[in-house]
Amino acid sequence: MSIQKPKGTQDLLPGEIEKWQYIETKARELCARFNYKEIRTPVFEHTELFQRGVGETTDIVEKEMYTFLDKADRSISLRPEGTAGVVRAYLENKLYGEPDVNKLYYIGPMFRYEQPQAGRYRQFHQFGVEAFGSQDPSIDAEVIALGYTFYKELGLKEVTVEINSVGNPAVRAAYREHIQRFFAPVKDKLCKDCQSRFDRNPMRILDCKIDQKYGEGAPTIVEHLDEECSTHFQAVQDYLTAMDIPFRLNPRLVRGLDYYTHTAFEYKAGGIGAIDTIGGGGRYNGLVSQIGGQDQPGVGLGLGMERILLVLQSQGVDIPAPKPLDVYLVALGEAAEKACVKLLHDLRLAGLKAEKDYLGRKIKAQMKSADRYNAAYVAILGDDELARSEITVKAMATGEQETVSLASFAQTMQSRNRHV
RNA sequence: GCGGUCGUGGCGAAGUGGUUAACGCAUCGGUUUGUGGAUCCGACAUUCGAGGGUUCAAUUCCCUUCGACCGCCCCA
Repeated sequence: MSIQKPKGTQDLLPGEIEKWQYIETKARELCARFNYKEIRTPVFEHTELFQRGVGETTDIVEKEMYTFLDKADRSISLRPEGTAGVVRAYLENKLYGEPDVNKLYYIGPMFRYEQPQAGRYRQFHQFGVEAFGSQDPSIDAEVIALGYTFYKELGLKEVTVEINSVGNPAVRAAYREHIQRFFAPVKDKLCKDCQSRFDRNPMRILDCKIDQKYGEGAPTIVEHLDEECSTHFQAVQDYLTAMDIPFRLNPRLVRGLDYYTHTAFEYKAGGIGAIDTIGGGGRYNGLVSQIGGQDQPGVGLGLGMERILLVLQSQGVDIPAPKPLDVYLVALGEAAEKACVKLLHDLRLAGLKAEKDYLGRKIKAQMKSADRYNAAYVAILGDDELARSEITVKAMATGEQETVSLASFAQTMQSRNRHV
């Protein structure tokens, strides 16, 4: 094998792709009920969009982006997440001019240059939603509820929702100082990453697994929320409680993207090796203006499709199997083979899932093939039948056979399969 | 970016410095001139991820490289 797929990418083959289609269909149905509309944006954007949208100090922008120059020397990046592009499209197409809150969803591939491991790929897929134009905490709660409902309806067990408030810019600036004051005495003992986080993004020290011991007793941001922030946060919790969405407060929850304000949340589940986060999101009131538009509040989430599949598999959740064949046509001899082309087409026009042999194989091999396809019926056409303008129909489950006239073949098969 | 394990036919998997690379599953053909899911018989890797080196000889030893899996950082 000379050419292989790029590292960290996957070919989704028949047998596996049905699961994807099932999940995607579920997502679309769910969004329809919650009244979110689909948006499709480019998989690549100007690099600057992500620098401004996702944040210069994030790992994503610092080291995980697929960035290249195009033929006109423009810096282009494959999208590492979904929100920035949707915000850009929202602004560029002036969707803020619409009278109602804009509720959008997307499903598609994202790209990050990382070392692959269980549940992590360089090309992966997210289902995400974004709601623009309202500060109301009921939308934060709705978005959290949407994700939770999605997991539940797919059959995931034991999904944990963790939420936190990361405040507004003023609160964060003040909190940042508290954190730095707290960690200053032990700064030299922190790990290398955290020492650089100390200046750039000290909140994330709390999230560090290595330095947990130094983080004990650290001030939490929740303690430092102002009136507006804590009212909002409390309202989100009240709404979740009212909707019976179980959640856990996690004061250390800090998302990897810089744009969040107020609500931040993650969904967690076991079964993917060392990784437990299967989705996350939050509110981003400053993001839209940061990307260059008029200020509009927003809230959204992103769920990892691969991770859903992995958790479903580890929890042994069944995904409905695709429909088997209705009819397999067996042809014996040249004349019959030719006649079968038309018969097969008629079956398909009649709405049936039908197949035949294309390899000129013997009857036994054709029967085996029909069995592999799990066909409900096999229709056998040989010289005898052809001469009489008839065809032999065999029900595979019972082995019973009957003779049907060619003229009414498609119709008969249609009614047979309707009764199954 | 760093660390660990690994890379043999469509799939799973044994193997050894040396004239023919086990076995199982799947597939194809036959046993049954026109009938599947059973049995039995037969066929199926000039080749052991790729490139280079050591050697009389390498799939087996060494180096490089690519990839997979797992972990760290971080996330979906």
